[in-house]
Amino acid sequence: MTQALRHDAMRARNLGVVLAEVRRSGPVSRAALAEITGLTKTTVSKMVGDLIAAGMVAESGAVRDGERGRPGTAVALSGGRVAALGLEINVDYLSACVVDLTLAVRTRYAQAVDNRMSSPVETLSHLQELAQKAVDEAQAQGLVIAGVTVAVPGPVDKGLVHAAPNLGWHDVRVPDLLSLTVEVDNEANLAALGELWFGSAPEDFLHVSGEIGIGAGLVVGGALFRGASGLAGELGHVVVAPDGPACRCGGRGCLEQYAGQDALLRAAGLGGTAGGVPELLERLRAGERRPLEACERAGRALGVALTSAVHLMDPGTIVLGGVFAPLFEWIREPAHRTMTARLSTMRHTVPALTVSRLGGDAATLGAAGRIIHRVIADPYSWRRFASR
Amino acid sequence: MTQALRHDAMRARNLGVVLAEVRRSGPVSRAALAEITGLTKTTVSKMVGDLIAAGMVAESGAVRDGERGRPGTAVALSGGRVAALGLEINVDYLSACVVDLTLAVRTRYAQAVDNRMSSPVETLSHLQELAQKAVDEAQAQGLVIAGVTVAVPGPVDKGLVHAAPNLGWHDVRVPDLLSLTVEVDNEANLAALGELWFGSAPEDFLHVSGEIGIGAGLVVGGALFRGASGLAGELGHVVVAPDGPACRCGGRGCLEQYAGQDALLRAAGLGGTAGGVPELLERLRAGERRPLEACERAGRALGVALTSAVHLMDPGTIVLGGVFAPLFEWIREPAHRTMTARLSTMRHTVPALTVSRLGGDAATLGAAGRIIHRVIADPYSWRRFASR
DNA sequence: CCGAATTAATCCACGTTATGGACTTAATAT
DNA sequence: ATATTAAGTCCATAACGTGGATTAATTCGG
Repeated sequence: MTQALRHDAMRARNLGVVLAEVRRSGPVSRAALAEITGLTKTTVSKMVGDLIAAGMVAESGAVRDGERGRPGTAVALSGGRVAALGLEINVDYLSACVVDLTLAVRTRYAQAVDNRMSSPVETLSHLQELAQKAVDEAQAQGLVIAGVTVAVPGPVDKGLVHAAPNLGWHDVRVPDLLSLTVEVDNEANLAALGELWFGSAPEDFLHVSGEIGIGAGLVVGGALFRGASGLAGELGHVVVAPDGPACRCGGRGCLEQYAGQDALLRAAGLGGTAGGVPELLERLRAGERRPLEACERAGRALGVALTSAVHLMDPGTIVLGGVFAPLFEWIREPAHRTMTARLSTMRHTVPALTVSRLGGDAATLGAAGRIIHRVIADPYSWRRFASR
Repeated sequence: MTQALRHDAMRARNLGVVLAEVRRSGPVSRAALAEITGLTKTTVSKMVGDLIAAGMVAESGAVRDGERGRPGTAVALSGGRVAALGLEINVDYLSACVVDLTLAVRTRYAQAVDNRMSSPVETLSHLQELAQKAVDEAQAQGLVIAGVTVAVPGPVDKGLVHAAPNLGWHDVRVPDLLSLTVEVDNEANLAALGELWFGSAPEDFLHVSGEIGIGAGLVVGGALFRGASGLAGELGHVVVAPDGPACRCGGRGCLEQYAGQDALLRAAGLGGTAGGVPELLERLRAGERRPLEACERAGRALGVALTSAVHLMDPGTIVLGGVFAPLFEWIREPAHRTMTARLSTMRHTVPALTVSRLGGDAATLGAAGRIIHRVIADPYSWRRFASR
């Protein structure tokens, strides 16, 4: 149900509108903010005052535009006070990063650990250490952490990780095992948001994160689409061929069986070897036939699955991340060719296929960015905002 | 950008919250409304007064609950004043219906016309006549039409129908050809909304409308998902078999080639005949082998496409409408079997497959319902609201 | 049958918030 | 120097919701 609004909610929302506009328009004068938001100069002035007191924005010198009339004093986001901590648990690494209000990365730690070998308790105690180091460093920089999000590779429902098959987790309550107040979300979702806020993605796109499994996060109008129960985006199990090879999901011919990391390495003749993706890349650069054919085949399958995804979800753009990022050069063409052949009659424009610039950091950044974006949209949500 | 809120917007929103709650909770006392919405009794009383003056709600006698204390006077939606007109253009018929604020259908006209034979101008002039009859009748009942929506079988962008292949339309500006202020939307989208408001569908579902083509509308949290450019839901062209029969969309093995009306009739051995779906039904009831096999095959293909849809969009339930409604008995089992086999390992629950109760009326009802729902959510949006 | 208790609805003084015009300040143009 | 222009602040006002007091209409208990 839509909530009733009282005066305080109106104020909170307008404050968020002003802060969001400060972020969007870089250094701006109060007068310009009033013009853009439709609020009066008086209101904007009061709000900017509060935001300065809260350390969220700062005056950044005069706007000398050469026009006549009194020059405005520009205000801009201040990264000096408010920050957020993003954490990520993945199959073979843990990472943490602190991001300030301007989305600048202040601290970043990553640690390679094989988390399949250890229990959730052990893994989370490792993560706790990493988080503590990051928090200490942030505090040394004078930052206050407004919130913490943990990214995990599997579907999440209110902090409960029901099953993360690649980690071997079942029914793990992440917040209960950390001595920090954290929120938990799915890695693929957060990677999509990371791409939105830190990458070069537009307002509408589908972010495909190819790892062992293949997940996808759809962003429409700057908001993540989660589906009815938060399980949307399982691109890896979209049907490519109904009678194809059996998949661990119980189906047949899922995309994962053609373009998942394991299937790809096997098709390239690197199934048993330990070289993994780096070796595959070497052999592709060397022009070996089998790896090239494997990528061609994976690209075509990806194109088929993406065709279905485009028909159903209509994303504006498609961003390939995870292992598809280094393989982009070899996968793009067959995938795009397949999509064009199947989509161009029905649509003016076939969604562009681009590559993520963020690589493996996307989810960690998205985890921290989520907190920052909430604080910007609703500054009062940060409990340490100036007592009123 | 999120809009700044002024006092009038706060009032508009709260008024909508109250009106929506009146709708949701049937006859309620003002005191109960205050409790539910979180607003004070004072505020609610003033708003209910305004809504009564506008003819949107009416007192419906005392609430005699047997408890002690003064009994409340219940208020409920009043269908006597505000209404909306829904229009639909389809391949072989036109229809119009007037729906009042309580979502009761006041007037309904349908006319069988083969619109493939006539130009957009002719078709729309027919529609205009039908609409006029409906408006006249509504006015005779004392109703005021708050808005009009036209449903068309094809993607729509701000009133412009770029291409409706089944009608033979290209770049038709529907509002320019009618002497009414109308909004235009896609038939599959409106059918999904019709199912939401007039059918028995829950808050989250995917509505599949099988006609010549196969469209789908996804509703999540009571809101329609449209994708980046409003083209989401093209279930008919989801890939079922990458090397299957060629489709008019340029692809191969699209769902439409297995479960579209034409493909289905052809597979049942009724390709050239004029009997259509009614004859197919007869033969199915008679237990003829070829039609039964055709449905089995179509159901399996539908199951494959829906599997992809569930993985990507995660709908809570799936509602089959259009020609799939009469065929439900024969299609449900193979479709459900296919989905269960492919989905049950990954999810606790496989979305239920249900049938629409609305049949062909869904889009017309959705078109009218859209206006009503907007008026309820924001009563001021109806320009004839009591001048303040 | 009557007063006490209880709940509904309204009334009124007040607090919060945004508004809009007047005022002050700081620059450019003449 | 003086006029003009625009930024930012000040102040009285209007819109709206709040919360306590008041009035109204019941049931309960004796």
